[in-house]
Amino acid sequence: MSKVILQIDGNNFYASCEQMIDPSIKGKGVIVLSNNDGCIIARSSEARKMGIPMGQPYFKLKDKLAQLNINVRSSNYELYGDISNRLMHLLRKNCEELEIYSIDEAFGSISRPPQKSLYQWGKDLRALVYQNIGIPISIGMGETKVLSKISNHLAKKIQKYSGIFDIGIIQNKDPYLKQIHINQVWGIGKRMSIWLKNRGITNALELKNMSSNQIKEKYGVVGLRIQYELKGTLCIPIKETQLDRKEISVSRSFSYPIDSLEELNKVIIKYVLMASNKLRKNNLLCSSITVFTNTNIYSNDFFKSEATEKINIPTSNSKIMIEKSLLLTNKIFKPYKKLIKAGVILHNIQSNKYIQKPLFNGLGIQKELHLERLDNVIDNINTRNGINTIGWGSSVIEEEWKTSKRKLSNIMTTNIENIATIYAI
DNA sequence: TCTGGGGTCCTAGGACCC
DNA sequence: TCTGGGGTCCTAGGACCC
Repeated sequence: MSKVILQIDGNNFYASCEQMIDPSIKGKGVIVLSNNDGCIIARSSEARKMGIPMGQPYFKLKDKLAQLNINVRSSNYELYGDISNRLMHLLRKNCEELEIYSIDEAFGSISRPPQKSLYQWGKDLRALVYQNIGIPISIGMGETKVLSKISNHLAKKIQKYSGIFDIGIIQNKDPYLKQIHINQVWGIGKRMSIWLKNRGITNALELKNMSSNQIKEKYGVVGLRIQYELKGTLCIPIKETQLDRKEISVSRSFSYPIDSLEELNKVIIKYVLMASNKLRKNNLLCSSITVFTNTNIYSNDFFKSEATEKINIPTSNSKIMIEKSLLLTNKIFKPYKKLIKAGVILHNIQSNKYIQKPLFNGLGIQKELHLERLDNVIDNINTRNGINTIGWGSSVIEEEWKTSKRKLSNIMTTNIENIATIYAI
């Protein structure tokens, strides 16, 4: 028995979720937009076949989409998150190991009986998921994560494999590796693929066979690991237990540019509240906070700025974090810059369970308890009545500020208000 | 007019120490 | 022309991922 690495993902996940809850768009062109309805982040296979590209700004394709009768949806992360949980739960029951890698993707492992293909096993799993969750998945299998990714790619690309491919059972993998373009290899991004192409490396096979020294010199262990994995040596293990999160961030693009410190402060307070709420929900504390902002990245005078402040006593308290973040906005703000995005990142995350409280933190125990209770009260009210019911000072955001989501679908799986009504006649 | 958001890992270089 | 050699820890920034 040998261990096979699995790579499983939901096909066109966001678009499939939308089709699943709305049968009227099944088998039709569907695209999903990023926050702010900015650009296209998912397409149904029908939309792809009609030539709709990924990652393109929505405004450029609006007319074409209408012409082709393609259904447009704003991203509905609450829905996708819920479907994802159900999917992962089912996968976990059917694999020996499982690592949840992203909202729509997991790595897993399973033992292979000598010389035996796992095609039928994959086929059964695929059917089970479709029956229970209503989402089509693809399954790639191989000796390593990089190879299983390639398998998954082939499973999608070549019709006759019908969503399942196992490169691990194939002795001479070279003809398959040759089909994989260099920037389709997992771990090879924009920069590395340019560097490789300049050296005549254009596909996975050529990368596998190139000089290891050359890779190591330029990209160190990171590059070397990818090459070893292509050769079939496992270097990137399955991580079953979710390691503790290292950072939490909240950032958004605005629906129109801002250029005053006052406005920047407003949004930052808003984002700090969202981030500190995430901390409290997960019983976490942070001890360092970064605030950043930038102008339009596509403009000629692109400007970005960021600053970080330490927090001496690890905290999840809104008031303390807001005070720190306002020091930071003062540092990063520059007049006459048309800012279109800002965000906060919390670092040095730790659990609040084993926190050693210093004897003298300058607050006093009564004051500290008071702040904690205040956060609890605000969290409770907002959970019950919607995220923006109560906020801090100037954090209440005017309507036109909000990122726009004009084409949002219902959340019938998590929100009772959205459950479909069935009338008996 | 309008181009996402949230993460991880690695490394180079500075600060500090003996 | 010369300026010690190493080790550790921290941080900013780059590159990548979905």
